[in-house]
Amino acid sequence: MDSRKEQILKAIIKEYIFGAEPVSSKTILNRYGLNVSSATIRNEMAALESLGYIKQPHISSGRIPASSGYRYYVDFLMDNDNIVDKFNVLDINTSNIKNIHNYLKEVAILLAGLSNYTVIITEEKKGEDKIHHLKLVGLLEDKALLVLVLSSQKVKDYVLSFLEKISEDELKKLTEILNYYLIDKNMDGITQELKQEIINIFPSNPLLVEEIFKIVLTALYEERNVDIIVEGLKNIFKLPEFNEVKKIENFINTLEDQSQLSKIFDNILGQEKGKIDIKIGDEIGLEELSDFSVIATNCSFCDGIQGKIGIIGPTRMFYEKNITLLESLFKQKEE
Amino acid sequence: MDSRKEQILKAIIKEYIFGAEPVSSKTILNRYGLNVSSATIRNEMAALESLGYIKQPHISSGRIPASSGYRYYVDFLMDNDNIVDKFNVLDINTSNIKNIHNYLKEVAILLAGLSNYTVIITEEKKGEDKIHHLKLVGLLEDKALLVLVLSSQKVKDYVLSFLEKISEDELKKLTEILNYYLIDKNMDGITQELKQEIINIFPSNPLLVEEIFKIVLTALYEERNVDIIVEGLKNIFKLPEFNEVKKIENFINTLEDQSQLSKIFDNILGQEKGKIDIKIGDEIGLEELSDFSVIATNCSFCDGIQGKIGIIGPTRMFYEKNITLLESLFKQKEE
DNA sequence: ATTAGCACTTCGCACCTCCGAGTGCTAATA
DNA sequence: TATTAGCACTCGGAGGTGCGAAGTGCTAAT
Repeated sequence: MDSRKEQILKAIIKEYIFGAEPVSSKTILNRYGLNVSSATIRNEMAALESLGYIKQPHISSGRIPASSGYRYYVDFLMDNDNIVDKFNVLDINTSNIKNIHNYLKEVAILLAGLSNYTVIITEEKKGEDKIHHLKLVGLLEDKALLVLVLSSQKVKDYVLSFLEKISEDELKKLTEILNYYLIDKNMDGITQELKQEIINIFPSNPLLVEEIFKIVLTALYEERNVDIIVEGLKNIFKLPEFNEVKKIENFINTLEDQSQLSKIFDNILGQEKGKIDIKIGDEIGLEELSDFSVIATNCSFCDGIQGKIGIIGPTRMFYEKNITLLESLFKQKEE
Repeated sequence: MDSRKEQILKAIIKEYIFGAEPVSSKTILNRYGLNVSSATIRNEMAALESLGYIKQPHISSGRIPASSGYRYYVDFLMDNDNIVDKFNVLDINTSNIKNIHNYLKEVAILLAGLSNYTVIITEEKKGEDKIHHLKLVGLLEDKALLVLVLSSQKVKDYVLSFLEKISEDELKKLTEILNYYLIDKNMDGITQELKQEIINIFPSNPLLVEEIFKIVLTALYEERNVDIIVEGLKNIFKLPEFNEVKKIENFINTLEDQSQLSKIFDNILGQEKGKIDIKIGDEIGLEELSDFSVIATNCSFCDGIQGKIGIIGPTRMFYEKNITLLESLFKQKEE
């Protein structure tokens, strides 16, 4: 990727984000001052296509960005221009705020209005559940069952697969270690430090410990008292590329399905607050949302209520603007 | 409306509810055993059209029901067949019920699934606001200002118009009476009986008292802590007549606008619980929803939480089934 | 390495035609 | 007088055609 290719890729993405139409070599020539001819740009575009960054909807049409093109853009090319009007918590309509739920709804409505995309906020009241105890049971030589008993008497089990074989003895030892450290821990207690400590004590299979921690965290997470707020569904109708009922249906279906929705936030589960996560297209992990991108972050509200805020828009979303939006929201909350 | 016209109207509505396509004279002839020819049916259809019960999308097409046709059907022709699987509260997925809000969400999801339409539930926590005092101020000879001060220090004012003139003295007298009876009353205190009592004491203008009561009730109502749950948006995509993005957009836009939504329940505000209200097309009072009907009822949940449940579907909705659905929900709640 | 020029491809719009479905009307019938 | 058979008429929608605009890839020249 020489500088000229990057310039052209950036031009294509900016144009496409703005106009939602395939970008031609001529457009780039006219609007971006590269001192080369359209034929040269075409050659570079062919190169960018074979690199996988852009694609053609059909032969003899202009180019549109591919997912990896957006990823390259977000990682390397994006300007951090702060043109965006700073998000202002004061703009919230305070007249119907009577509790945290109402407040979050107003935040969602405001963010949806500012971003022009759809906003998802999860409201998570601290779950009371803790690990009561857990057990690892060997199944086959490369599989084991993780049985998890929670304080609420719920029992959950998960099948673990190992890359390498593990002996019964080792499983027993790991069970003991895990119980020693995890019993009576709630979600807040399952920290990265704790994980590291256990890996130090049980160094023979760090990947397995990683996996178990992820499962335990998810299990406790599921027992939290979660409400999901979705606002700005209507904004999808402003996007010219979603001009077919089928596409809208797909979007609404997915956003009405709570179990699917929470997957959007998989990446940031347990991550530090204020860190912005960007998932592009397939990175979301939901086939139905492969035309969308998500910008999300963890957030803590008052009274021990935590949550996640996500902005979901088309892959050709205004990344800079919406990252800035979420960042400035976070900064104001911290103050 | 002789019996044969009613039979034909009923046939047209049943067919259209089922198939969403204009109904022809031949269809009626084939599927409903009227011992007349299609020509006769056509004559009757022309008559029904001039009565306003049905209409033609275009000349030389079959007939579709008009709003007043549905109204006639609901009022006079509908079979109260209880084919519907009885609504069963036990079908609710209890695993994520941790509070009343979650419970209502599950009820909404279940109802949306059973009805195949969109379900709206309002969750109204008792507002603490009471009438602090009120005042009537004469403006012009047929207008006055009603100033309402609530315990929360909120001040609201409304312009009243009278059919007949009212003197300053009478306004003063009414203000005194209203203050005597309404001060320190919360929403529950504003009863029909109280209204009747005041009308008895101040018999010169019952309509005015009615209007003031409505305003007072609405004012306190607005101060309640309301949350609105909407589930089953996706069901709109199952309706063949909503096959255009514009129509879907219109629907979603309206249902995402909380201030519009509450109008759906205007009719049943303060009505007895369990009574089913049916609004067809324009009767909803929202231009955007003129292609929809609403079946709604008041409901009380636990802990003094009240609410309203509404099923919103196309005007060609399965009225019988959904009325039964709501009724059986109510019966089970009462038990 | 770059570029001018050109042949080629595809999309999408506008237009046309044709067929099926359904009506309203007229004249005949019970 | 109420009903009906028959027929001309209308409309929507599916399917086919033609054409221009937009844009590319390739070749040959610089």
